[in-house]
Amino acid sequence: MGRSPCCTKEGLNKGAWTAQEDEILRDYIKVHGEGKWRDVPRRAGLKRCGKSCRLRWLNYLRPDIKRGNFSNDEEDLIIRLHKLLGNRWSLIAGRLPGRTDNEIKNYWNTRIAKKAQERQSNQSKIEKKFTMKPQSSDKALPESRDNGLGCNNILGPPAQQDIECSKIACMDGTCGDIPCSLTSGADDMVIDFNINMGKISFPEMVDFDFPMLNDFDISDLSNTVYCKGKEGSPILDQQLMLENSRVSEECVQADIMGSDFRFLASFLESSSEEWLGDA
DNA sequence: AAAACTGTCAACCGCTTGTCA
DNA sequence: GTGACAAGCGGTTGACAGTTT
Repeated sequence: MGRSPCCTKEGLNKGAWTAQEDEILRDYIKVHGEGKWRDVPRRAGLKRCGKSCRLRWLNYLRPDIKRGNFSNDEEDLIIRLHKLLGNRWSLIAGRLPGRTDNEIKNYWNTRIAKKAQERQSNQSKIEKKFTMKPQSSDKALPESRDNGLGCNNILGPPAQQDIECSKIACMDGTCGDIPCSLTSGADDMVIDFNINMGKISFPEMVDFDFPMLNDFDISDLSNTVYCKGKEGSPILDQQLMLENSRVSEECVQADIMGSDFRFLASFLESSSEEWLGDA
């Protein structure tokens, strides 16, 4: 026997809500509060499905809904959160006060996804231009660059001196290879890799297998990035990554560099045109 | 002026998850 | 442990407005 439908659809209104229906629902929730959505239509006298009432309230009638265009900051945040979380719109919406998951999803599908697609095709062109293998020290790499992602632009982790990987900080110019590993508690997998913070060769980074790293479900708190030689010392957990994932122009926070691979890949991608321009 | 096309967004649908008896 | 139910979620649809032909 299948599940009973959330409501009988016979005799119910569908489609756009009228101003009168909005008023009835708003008044009802003002008095009775949110919840028990199945009972709402009957008790409020609405010819709507409970599910529809819930959606109308959450996406449109709630008093704290922010209206109007997305600001550049909001768009930037959406892009970065989407890199981190994927299509988990409700999680993303939770980081944008006043915005609903539906609104963000629509905004992504109609605006940002297109931009991302354009950038993706640009990236393909760039990758064709370089054929270097990752982390091959004996090969003649195209000239490494020391700007952009280099020392002067990378900020160290603030007030995290107790974390071994604070050496990633290279404000003072003492940069070097940062050996790290990504472990997945769920799958018992380990991926080792190096990030050379001193001289980042763009072709090296382009060929680095970021998609492989991104196969990890980073929403799983058991996935953590560790520094080699310091077993059990996470650079950042997922929650901290979210809290610290910010970028200002060309300044990248070094603590992110060790953990947010999608962000890093994206940053490299966005810097690629500059690199090519100099070539 | 009208038809065709395109973009946007509210709403719907089906599935999953959480809770409780 | 199991089933029923409510709530939540993300993908998709369709109406409508604006633009192009």
